[in-house]
Amino acid sequence: MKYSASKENYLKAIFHLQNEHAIVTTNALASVLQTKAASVTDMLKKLKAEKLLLYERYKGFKLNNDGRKIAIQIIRKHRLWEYFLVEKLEFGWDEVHEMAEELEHLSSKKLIDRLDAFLGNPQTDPHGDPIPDSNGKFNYQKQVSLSDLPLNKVASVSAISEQTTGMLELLQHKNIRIGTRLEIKKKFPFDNSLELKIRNQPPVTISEQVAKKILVHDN
Amino acid sequence: MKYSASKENYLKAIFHLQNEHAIVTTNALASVLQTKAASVTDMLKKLKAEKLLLYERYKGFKLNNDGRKIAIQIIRKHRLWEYFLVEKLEFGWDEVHEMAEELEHLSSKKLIDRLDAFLGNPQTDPHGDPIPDSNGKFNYQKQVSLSDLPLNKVASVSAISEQTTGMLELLQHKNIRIGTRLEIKKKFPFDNSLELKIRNQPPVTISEQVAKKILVHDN
DNA sequence: AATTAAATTTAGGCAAACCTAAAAAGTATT
DNA sequence: AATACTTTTTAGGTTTGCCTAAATTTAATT
Repeated sequence: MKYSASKENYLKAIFHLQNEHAIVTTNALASVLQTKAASVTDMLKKLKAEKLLLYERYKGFKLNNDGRKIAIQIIRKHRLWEYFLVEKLEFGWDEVHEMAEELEHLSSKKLIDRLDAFLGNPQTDPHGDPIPDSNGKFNYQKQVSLSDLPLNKVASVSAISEQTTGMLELLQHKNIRIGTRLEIKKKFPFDNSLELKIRNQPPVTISEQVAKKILVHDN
Repeated sequence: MKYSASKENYLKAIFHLQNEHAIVTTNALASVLQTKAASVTDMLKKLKAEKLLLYERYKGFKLNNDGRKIAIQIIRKHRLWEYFLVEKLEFGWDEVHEMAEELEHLSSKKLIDRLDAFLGNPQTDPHGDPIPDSNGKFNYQKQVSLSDLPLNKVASVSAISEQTTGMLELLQHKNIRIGTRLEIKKKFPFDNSLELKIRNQPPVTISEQVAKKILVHDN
């Protein structure tokens, strides 16, 4: 029940690719893992032998149930540690990824469950991505772009889909972050800019470009 | 400046052995690392090549300054993570070692310094062992066995040198743990048992065997 | 001092995870 | 359908860290 960091990285990468593209190719996987196609083929054979994925040479591959389960646990670890780094150790959300890449390979399940409890069972990581629970269930709340939110409907910021420094700076200045509850008070059709109301704060205006990159969910 | 987990384990093990025994042997090292003497010889050559220790075949070996520095940083990480696991995640001090063995190999220095601050710069880990600071300085308080403490002198428990389940249970029952302030009220020469006074508690008696395993320091 | 015993090192191998270069299979193009 | 191009796989190597078995060096004993 213990896999090498390398295998875990393969499983995680395949999982993510599968969820974004219908077909996952050897080259695509090599590219995200910063390795060579030949190395990927090697590993695919090993993962197949360990019954973590379905694979036929030249015909593609995909995770089976066991592989998916493991991938999800790694993602859980990654996101919980990111949350810890940001909320407890006061790192910026843009500097935690690398550290979480190491932390996600720690083997103790008990440790991660205790960490989860210590953090208060957070639902999303600092980037707004959902954190699966101990059983691997994602608590998906469907996200809408802020630019599609109806007028006067309260919603919470759940993710920022473009995480550049410029975007971050802008949001910080306007006091918008993951979890911020807000509602749209006015839409200006001229440039599609929005006037927002955030609790206990004066109204702020944001441009269409920014609104499109902010994802929100009900409640 | 980045070493494999395996190399780090060698450095750490050599460091500990050096501090306890004047000479460190290949076999002793193999034994604590649960590996074979031949493997140790292999690694000694590599560590010598990387200028982390002095080594001449058949003539013994010891860490040089660079090797010692790295070993101390690993020990720092190990002990800070142990502290975190016990104080924040509420593990027992007897169950954290294995987890800390993994955590100590995380590479980010910034992470460990932030953790240190988050924990309030603790001076000792849950077993009472000193935690070196960011520069590798140990804040040693000289320890004395409780059996050597003079009568009526207040001291704090700083470490337990034998951490068996039986010992733990006994100490827990008598309300003695790391940090407990106590003084010896009476020594019985017949069996060298001691009567202790702990603040706000009725006196307790402990045997010579137990007293020898409890280390204390001034203040 | 010679022999025996113990500790250490060398020699030769193995598995994991990577690599390059070449071959094979699949896909496109004319 | 034949040729060309792209993708994937195989073949054969490398490094790290481990192993066993045999050789060498040092230490102990007679």
